[in-house]
Amino acid sequence: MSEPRENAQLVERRANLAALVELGVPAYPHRFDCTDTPSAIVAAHGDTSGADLDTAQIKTVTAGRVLIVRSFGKARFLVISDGVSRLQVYVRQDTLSERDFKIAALLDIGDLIGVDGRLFRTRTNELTVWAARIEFLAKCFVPLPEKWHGLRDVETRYRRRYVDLIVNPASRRVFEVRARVLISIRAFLLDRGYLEVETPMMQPVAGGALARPFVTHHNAQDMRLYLRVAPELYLKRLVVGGIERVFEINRNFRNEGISTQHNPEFTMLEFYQAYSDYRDLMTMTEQLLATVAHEATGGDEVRVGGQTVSFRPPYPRVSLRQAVREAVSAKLGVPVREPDLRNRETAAALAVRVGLEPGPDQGAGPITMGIFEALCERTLVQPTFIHDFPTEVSPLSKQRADDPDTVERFELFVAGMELANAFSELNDPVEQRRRFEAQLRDRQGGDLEAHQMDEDYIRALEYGLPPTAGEGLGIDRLVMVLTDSPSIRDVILFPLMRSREVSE
RNA sequence: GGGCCGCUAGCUCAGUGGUAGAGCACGUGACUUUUAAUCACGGUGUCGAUGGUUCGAUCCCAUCGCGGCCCA
Repeated sequence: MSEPRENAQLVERRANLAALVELGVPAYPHRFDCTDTPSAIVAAHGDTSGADLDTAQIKTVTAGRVLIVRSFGKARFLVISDGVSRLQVYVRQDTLSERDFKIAALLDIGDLIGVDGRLFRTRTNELTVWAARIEFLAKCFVPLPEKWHGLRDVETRYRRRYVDLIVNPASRRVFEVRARVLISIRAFLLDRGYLEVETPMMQPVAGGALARPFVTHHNAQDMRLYLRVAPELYLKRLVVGGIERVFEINRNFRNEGISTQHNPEFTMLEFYQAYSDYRDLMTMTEQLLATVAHEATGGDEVRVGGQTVSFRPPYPRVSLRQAVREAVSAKLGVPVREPDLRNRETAAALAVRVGLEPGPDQGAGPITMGIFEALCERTLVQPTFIHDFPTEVSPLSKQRADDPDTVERFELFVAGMELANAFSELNDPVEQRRRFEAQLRDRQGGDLEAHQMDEDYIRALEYGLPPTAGEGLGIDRLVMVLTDSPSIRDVILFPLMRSREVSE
């Protein structure tokens, strides 16, 4: 036990357990045979009338955590929960053994109990188990948060998620939606002939995304390893290997700042489809999100931050430079031409005019991206595809046949957040080497997020990668949208928190 | 990294330069169909930490810690 701070309630609860042991009740019994969970009982008999219950004489053996006690001296009502549903238990001195009534009298809120009894409805029509037997199952020594306000303090909710889950049903629901999202995505992809795989989380070269990696070390091999920032390069190796539809749902790690949209470890879906391009993936993404939203929440629309977001296809498709031109024009009141965004000097001048400070080494592509992030992102509430990105910021994407400065890439924005990133994969090993070398120059210039050289990946491309489209979709952010959660920490069970000294 | 805000009882929160309050929870008593049960009585605390100012600091100041929001 973690030595909770001494207080009157802790002392009281210890004494209550001691009193149970005094009665011969095991403090930590090993098992309890249930016939039904509270959820199953509520699901089966939530609508059964009291008269029908009395006629049927339904017996049940169930268990759960005591959340509420209302005592009347010689009788008491307990509310127990299995984490999902709450069920009332009625305890009467004259219908219980002396031992069991004493157990009931010694219970504290938070204790775990087993109940054997029959179902009935009280005068106030509450579905209730009339207890014929009570078993003590485990002690809760720490007082639970208030029954009315619950646990509000976000820090405690994240640090002690178990308490959050006990007292805040809304928190449980978020993680149920999250689980349904994953089930739905898997079903969607499996139905389309995809194979689910797992690729290395520890990589000698951290590639597949422009991001700073965590560094670790393998002792026996005396080898520097990185926690992956993306599975991308491994998944494309698998497409080379003939797995023409492949996906992975797993964690990525990025050694960057924490915010309401960023946790150092986060869950991504990545999928690759041979013989397809990024336009195919836009259509597929629309279908995927409409399906997932429906299966996870029951509808096509969700409320997010007071606004309604509709996942019904089709979603608008706007080119990146078009979006930036419109935003800059609107802000400055002057027309902006596409060539202005392709030229480093004119792009930098526009960036300065909208209040940004482009770095001396930044090219037109990164500057355009900077303007997009500053002016456009948060305005994209309804699902919107932003497509055709500058080649400079997309080292793994295939150029447009008619425009080598632009790659076939899109990002999907919903509720002001980037939810997905996809492109036609660059499969020319000579061009890929050139892109990596350009990234290396950025790296030498101090850009710690620039891509590293990956010789084996280039070799894989030399064996021949079919024309392929690939996409990454942020699961945490999708769940944020579907559950109207303002912070990524609300949808991650145990988000990263700074460690805290000693007891709290 | 910068700005602003928060940290007071187990929980949710008030509050004051003179060692602290409410509701819930908890304790004692009453109560055999209540449901934020009710009624009576009781008041639990390193006021995030450390320094400083002061006769006196939970309050004012500084530094630190943890968290939140916004910005980069």
